[in-house]
Amino acid sequence: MKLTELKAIQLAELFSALSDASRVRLISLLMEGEMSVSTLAEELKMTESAVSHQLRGLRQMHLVRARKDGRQVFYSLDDDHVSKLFSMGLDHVEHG
Amino acid sequence: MKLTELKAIQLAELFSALSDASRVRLISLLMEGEMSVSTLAEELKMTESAVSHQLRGLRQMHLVRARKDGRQVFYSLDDDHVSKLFSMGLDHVEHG
DNA sequence: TGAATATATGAGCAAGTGTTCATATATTAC
DNA sequence: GTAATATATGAACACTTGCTCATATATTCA
Repeated sequence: MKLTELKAIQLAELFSALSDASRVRLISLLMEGEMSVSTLAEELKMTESAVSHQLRGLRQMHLVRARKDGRQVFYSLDDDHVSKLFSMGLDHVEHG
Repeated sequence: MKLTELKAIQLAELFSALSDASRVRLISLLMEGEMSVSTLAEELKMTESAVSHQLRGLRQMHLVRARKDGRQVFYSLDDDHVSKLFSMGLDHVEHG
């Protein structure tokens, strides 16, 4: 296996993206399609600020993508690996 | 998708297991086979205490299993979902 | 232009995490 | 029995994280 320290860190960072319930629900919503910050905030019952902060992190990891339309910003998943990880994790939680 | 809050939390907890570089390297080692705490500590250049603390968490999540032999305790993966998640994550990191 | 709306950002803080260090427990050897 | 070894555990502490609140930026509309 011989995992370098760098890759261990990168792996940990990737899994950190899904290591918080708010982000898990956020990504779960984005799996249905792109969504604006305010819609996400409403669905998740979080403030728009909190959602925006989380999206920033996910954006920096290139896990979500932003599309600006007028004064709204629509986010979508920028990576199908993440939805695959998500689905596999969900499978484990449900029938593990 | 309709993710309940409970499942979001459980998913987040699962991914949290891999959200730290030490644990990632620990699990990576255990993918090669069972290993004692002291061997793990030596390989990872961590104290045995730190390794033991981490293993405790993984044990509580049923991700690793302990087998006692004399005064040594050998740990192994207790869940193939985790190695699958690991491999998928590594794939993303390497050719994402 | 100025007001209203949508999102982003920075500071601050409470809660959580991963480590170290000291100590406890369990097993083996003498 | 005592000493030595392997692991586990609890407390303490530095560091990180995710939030709120205030403020900034960008866009639309009057």
